Amino acid sequence: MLFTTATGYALRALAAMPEDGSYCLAKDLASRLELPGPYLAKILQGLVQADILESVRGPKGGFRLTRPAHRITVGEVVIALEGPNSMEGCIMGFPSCGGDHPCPLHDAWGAVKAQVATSMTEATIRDLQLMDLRNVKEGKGRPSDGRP
Amino acid sequence: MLFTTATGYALRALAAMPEDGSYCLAKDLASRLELPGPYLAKILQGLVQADILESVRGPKGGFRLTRPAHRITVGEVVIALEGPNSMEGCIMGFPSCGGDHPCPLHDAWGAVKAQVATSMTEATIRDLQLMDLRNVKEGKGRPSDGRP
DNA sequence: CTAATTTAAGACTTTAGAGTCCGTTTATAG
DNA sequence: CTATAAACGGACTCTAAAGTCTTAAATTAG
Repeated sequence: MLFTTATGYALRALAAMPEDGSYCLAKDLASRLELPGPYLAKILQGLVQADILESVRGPKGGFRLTRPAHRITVGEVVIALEGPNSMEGCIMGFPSCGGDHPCPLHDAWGAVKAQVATSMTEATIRDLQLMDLRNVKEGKGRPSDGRP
Repeated sequence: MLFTTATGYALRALAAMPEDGSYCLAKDLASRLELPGPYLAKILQGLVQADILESVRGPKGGFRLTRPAHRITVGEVVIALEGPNSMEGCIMGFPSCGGDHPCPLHDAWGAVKAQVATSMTEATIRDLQLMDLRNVKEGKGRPSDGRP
């Protein structure tokens, strides 16, 4: 994967948040997505500090998006968790690689980075929710939890 | 970087190998490239097992390419050190992401992977040597070691 | 007020990659 | 044959990411 597992977990959790703005629990997200609970909780707390989620403690508490899902981009989440420079540098690690001394993969990699960066700023959590829904409806995603 | 540091070191070392087929020492490569010596030596030993380098022990020994530099691709080195699946999987880590349930970055990432994969199988160690030479000639690369 | 529930915060453990160290083996030079 | 120079192999340490655990703080229900 291009991103860290924490970022992947965060995106999956955001995609699984309820669409109606109600609060949901870290514990529930973790069990639905089959992710390590305490670790996911810590990641969600980081998203609170990044102003992507807001939280309330205690019974009836939980996490929810600070904004409508279509106003939170994937890129914003990546930057919040990995910093703004996560895709910098030569793909092969050549320190001398640059505009005037490109390595053989420099142009291909540069195009790739630009493409991914653009896609990240255009894709929103809403898009992830829609994908997630598709999977659930067709029975390929998470199992329903069996409660009537 | 997309690859591990070991792969980056390997590519830089291969690019710095002498072009005339003479043996060169892990120690010398490490000092020229300013890389950790014992670690580079271990990586080079891995390349011997992958039939990319051959070695002889003892005085006058060292490492050299098993083939002309233009017959060793960057992709071959990457596969030798990271396995054949290093670029598989969803960029965001969505386990359900696939051809019929693409995540919002799936197509962009797929194009990227294809592009990089193609470039990797086309670029050879020879190409890296040429880039390296350019840098040295124009004085941007490694410093000469100062010994008279 | 008390008990229960949930996030918050931070210390702790685990794991894998990065990097070091040491003893062994193989070859060369004298 | 001996000393030296190198690769070889494995065990070891270091570091950061991944993941766990414990305690505190906030909120709700009774």
